[in-house]
Amino acid sequence: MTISPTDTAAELSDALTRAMKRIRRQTMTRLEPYGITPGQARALRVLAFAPGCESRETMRLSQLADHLHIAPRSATTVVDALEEVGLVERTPDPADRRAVRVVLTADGHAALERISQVRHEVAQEYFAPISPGEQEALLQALRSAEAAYESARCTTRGAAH
Amino acid sequence: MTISPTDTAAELSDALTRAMKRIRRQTMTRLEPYGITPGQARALRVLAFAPGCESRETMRLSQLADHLHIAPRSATTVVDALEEVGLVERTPDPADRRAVRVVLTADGHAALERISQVRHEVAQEYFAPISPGEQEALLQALRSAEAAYESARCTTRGAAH
DNA sequence: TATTGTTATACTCTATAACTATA
DNA sequence: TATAGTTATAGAGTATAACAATA
Repeated sequence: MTISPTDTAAELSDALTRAMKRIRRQTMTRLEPYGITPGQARALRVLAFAPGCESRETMRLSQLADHLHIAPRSATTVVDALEEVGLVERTPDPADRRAVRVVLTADGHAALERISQVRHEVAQEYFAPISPGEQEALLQALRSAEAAYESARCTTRGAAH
Repeated sequence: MTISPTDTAAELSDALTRAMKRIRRQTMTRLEPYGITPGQARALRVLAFAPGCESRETMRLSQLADHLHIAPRSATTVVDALEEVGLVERTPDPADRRAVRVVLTADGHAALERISQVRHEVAQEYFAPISPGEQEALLQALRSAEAAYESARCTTRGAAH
């Protein structure tokens, strides 16, 4: 399944892809009993923990879309689903009557608890064969690649994520 | 965006996810001019390089589905698309008249060349900030996690990937 | 009766474009 | 005129169920 046995970088992206898929699938399976999809989980986490957000646990729909790297229209769909099961609420923005603020409900908080536990469990299990020191090193390495990618993206003005 | 600043494993899966998405998106963008989607690229690569395949570059549709971890019905869709642009062909299986063998065409080979080049380029660029030694270490670590996951999956007989 | 691949259908996640109501 | 979010619509990529031909 690999083109050249000596192409470490390409193999690395393969390995990354497989790891991600397996972790995602495990997470999905364990979140299913709670009726939470991975996309919804991501949105809840963004809502709770996104940086540079003045008021905690509330955010404009457009900001949510930005943080999730999806189109505003797609954010509408995500918020619709979350609102339907009562994990978030849409409230009017006092400062701008066109805008919608998305707010985490009490149920949303409870869901977030379960999500973070499942995330922790799955990751812990998957990366158990890697020593904590190695895990740290891995994380640092990925972050340096990320940082380089992001700065390149800013200078190039390429809009892709 | 992270629940606890000390949860290295969970942060690792986040970092992995972001890296994967960016690499996938870059690959998609660069493959687009050739009219090849990531899913098609994956299928072509499986067809060419899947292990334990007696005859090279040909495989049953059901085997392809297995290797891609998708349902047989979904493999039909993928093969339809590839056949439409002439990258693979459906041929009857001499041993079983119900079965269909999927064969790589000359154009399929050419596409594979471009795919491997793009994959190499994108991975090379993304992981450039990580030293070759670190890249090797990363790969080894991910492989050990993978191996553990796979052996656990076999003993548990859980069918998820 | 069991298996291979297909037809029919549907769901999730994403997108663009046009529209409404504000600004 | 520009912006925030929605309605309408579409396209990947995946799934299940029922069916045809063959084993």
